Amino acid sequence: MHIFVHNFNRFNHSMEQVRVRFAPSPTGPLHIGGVRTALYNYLFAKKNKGTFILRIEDTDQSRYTEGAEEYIMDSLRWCGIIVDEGIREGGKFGPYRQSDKKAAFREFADTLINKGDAYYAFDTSEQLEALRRESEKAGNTFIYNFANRGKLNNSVSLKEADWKEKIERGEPYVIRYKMPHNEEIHFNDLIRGQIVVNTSTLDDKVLFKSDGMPTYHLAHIVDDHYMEISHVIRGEEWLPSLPLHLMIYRSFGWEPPLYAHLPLLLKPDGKGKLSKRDGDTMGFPVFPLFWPYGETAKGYREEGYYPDAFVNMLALLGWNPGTEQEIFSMQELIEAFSIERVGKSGSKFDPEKAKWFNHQYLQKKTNNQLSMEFREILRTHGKHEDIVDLESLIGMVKERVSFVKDIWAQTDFFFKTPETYDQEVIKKRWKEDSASLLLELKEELKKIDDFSAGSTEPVIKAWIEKKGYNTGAIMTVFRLVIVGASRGPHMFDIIGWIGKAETLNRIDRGVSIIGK
RNA sequence: GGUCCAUUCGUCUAGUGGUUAGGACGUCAGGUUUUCAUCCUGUUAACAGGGGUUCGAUUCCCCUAUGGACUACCA
Repeated sequence: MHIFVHNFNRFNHSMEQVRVRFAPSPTGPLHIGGVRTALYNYLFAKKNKGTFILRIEDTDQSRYTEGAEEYIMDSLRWCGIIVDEGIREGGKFGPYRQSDKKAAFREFADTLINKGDAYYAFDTSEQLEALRRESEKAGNTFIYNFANRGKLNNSVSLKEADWKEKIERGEPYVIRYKMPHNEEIHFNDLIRGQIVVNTSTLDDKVLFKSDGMPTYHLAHIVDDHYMEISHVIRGEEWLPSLPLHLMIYRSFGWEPPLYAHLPLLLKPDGKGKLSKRDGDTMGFPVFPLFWPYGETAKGYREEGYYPDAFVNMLALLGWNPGTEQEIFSMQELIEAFSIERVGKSGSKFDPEKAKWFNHQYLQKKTNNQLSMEFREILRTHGKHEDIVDLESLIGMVKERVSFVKDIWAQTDFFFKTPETYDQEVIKKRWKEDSASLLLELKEELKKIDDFSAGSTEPVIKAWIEKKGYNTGAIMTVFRLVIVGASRGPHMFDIIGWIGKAETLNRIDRGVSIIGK
């Protein structure tokens, strides 16, 4: 048996320029697992003063989705992940879209054939499908490799004249990698360490499809090599095919990059990896941005998440700095990031914690910033307020909310006189003398011209004390007629904001409706 | 079925051959707020199981279990 030890400690790698790529396939919106992969690549690149490349892997024409490329680029931009080389940015290693150089890939497939490391195969998908089913029925696993290739319809089993004639006739074929028999491949993953696989368990993967396009396995290797990628950081779903990739590198005689396979993001119910199909079924978005095509899906941006909060949350999902710091700016993430501190096991994520992150970031915004954002929401309710007024309002409720859109639910009563009054509160707190007390309070308020809290509060408190009234009894019913319920910020702040006329009006209205 | 990977509180995780196994989110309780929310304080809860190795294993090794990925002319 041959033992192939992939030389994973290339001496000069640390000296080389770090170049990493995020290479999604434009089959739809990018889900948060993909965003996280992009983020880790970006953090790793910037930490090492390297280059972050965006490459579009669109070798499957049947799954190509209009708008997906734009969506991917827009998502990264929203997240603050800056692409150094890519379709929009250009670069010396283009084209950055694989379909733009499909002819070139064919030459590499031919190179492998000429070396004897690949061969033509004429079996149809249907034939192979049938063979697989048959084997399964017999309790075996059908593998297209050394065990079977001699019996199948390909340039290994056929006479040269025969398979050449097939090709000349124009019979469709694929090009398969000729996986050797019984070799141990030793390789290293930056996150998982040493792994050993025997080539006999691997199959002769298709490298080049009958439609003239390479498969992922061929295309990404050629591109990674010519783009001088130093580190491949990708999802764990690729780990099983890494031995194949290393074998292809060996066949070409190229030095492979270093690999790090990231643990997967799991569905919150613990059943399988998160997928694009999970769109709206999880109770939280799985996409960064709204996806407007076909089956639409909501995004974190539209849900009101701040990109830096979203990125912070995602960064900590599967990686940690080893300290107790949890809030990181992008710059801090870059400085703190290291591949070694990426975890090994998949993680489900907690929507509650995501909300908490946004809460933290929202608290750091100024009242002015929040006012501008909230003003947009107010417009949808037909309200047009002055920014200055909104700033003081925001100041009252800011720390109660995690999202700007939640501010309305906290402040609706500032903008409209209550139409209903909480029955529970009436039952519990509305006493025989409540109406008369409120009317008395109204008379006291009438005397005050400056309605700011600093002005009204001491006067009213003094009045309550002088009269010997119960503060709680008065303030609760006062709140009831002003707010309509038992909630909200300080009463004196509220009436200061809505003003004297509205305050007096609400007392009258409340007393007349609740009665007695 | 086969191959590979993984397994610390409900969740994200720290950590070590000898620790009261730490933090965060959540939960619950108390305090503050005369309300609600926030906030503060406290509480809760974990090394999957079984064998080794060892004076001693959560930590190292093996097995089992469980979970996951892959097993397409998709990436």
